[in-house]
Amino acid sequence: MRKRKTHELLTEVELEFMTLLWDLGDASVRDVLSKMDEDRDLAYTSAATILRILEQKGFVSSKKDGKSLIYSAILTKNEYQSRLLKDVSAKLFDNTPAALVATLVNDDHLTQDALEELRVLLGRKLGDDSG
Amino acid sequence: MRKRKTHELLTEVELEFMTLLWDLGDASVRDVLSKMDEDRDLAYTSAATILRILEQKGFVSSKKDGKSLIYSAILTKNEYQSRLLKDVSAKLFDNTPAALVATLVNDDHLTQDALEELRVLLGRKLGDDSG
DNA sequence: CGCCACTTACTAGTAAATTAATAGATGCGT
DNA sequence: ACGCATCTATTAATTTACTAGTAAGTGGCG
Repeated sequence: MRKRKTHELLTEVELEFMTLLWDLGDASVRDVLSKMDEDRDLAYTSAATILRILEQKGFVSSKKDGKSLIYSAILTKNEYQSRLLKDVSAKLFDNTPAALVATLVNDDHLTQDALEELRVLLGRKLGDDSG
Repeated sequence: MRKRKTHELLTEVELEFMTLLWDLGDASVRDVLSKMDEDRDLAYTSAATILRILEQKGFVSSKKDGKSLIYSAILTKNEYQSRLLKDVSAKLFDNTPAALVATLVNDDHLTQDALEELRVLLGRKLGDDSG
């Protein structure tokens, strides 16, 4: 028996849709489809199904507007970013976020400017944090 | 038609096994099973299947030793950490790793000590990076 | 050599994810 | 009010992930 899925993380396609919703704010199925890349070519009913599933899982809510449903995200992008990083940190970095950042900065993914930006950010955090 | 999976990222169970392999170094099916939690209770043949799949996907290699196969990781933990962070950064942080770190430090997941540690890390990186 | 415990290879079954078709409901324009 | 375009809901098909059973192979030891 597989263990029951908890639906705390988004699947690939769910993330795709949430990203569009985060940008759009309130949006109908049609709105979301319109915002997709030309080459995505997803059937209307498929998009509708994904959004309904997102609602079942509690990630979005909907309200009726005329004939159609208007969806909006319940889970904010920032909440989900935190949630995912927490998961990544736990699964791959021994629950040590500092190790995660270390991997990032030791990779070539960060420009000099980005590093400076981070130092500023850290300085601010270390400065005003009273704890 | 779904787009073909590229197998660049590990699935849940694959990551579980790779984590054990990264710790163990070379290991047989039996070795990996032994290192699992008591309550995991996975059949021997299941473990063998997972390892064979990991080999098919190119994440590990194997060599015969007597009757059994000894597996070892081809993909290093650090390589995979980088790969995953790159993916997360692309999918959720607009390819801006600094934004990722910002989310991390603005969360309450980091202790004061961890923040200090990061500052040191950044300082070193900003200091000795000749580029 | 021959047994046999153990190993790998193959097959299969269940669940979740993704996509879309079909069917049923409904609002808007005339 | 009626028709029809459009929407939602249900169902289904396909793929991947995960788990494990069965079968077939092999090495070591008496």
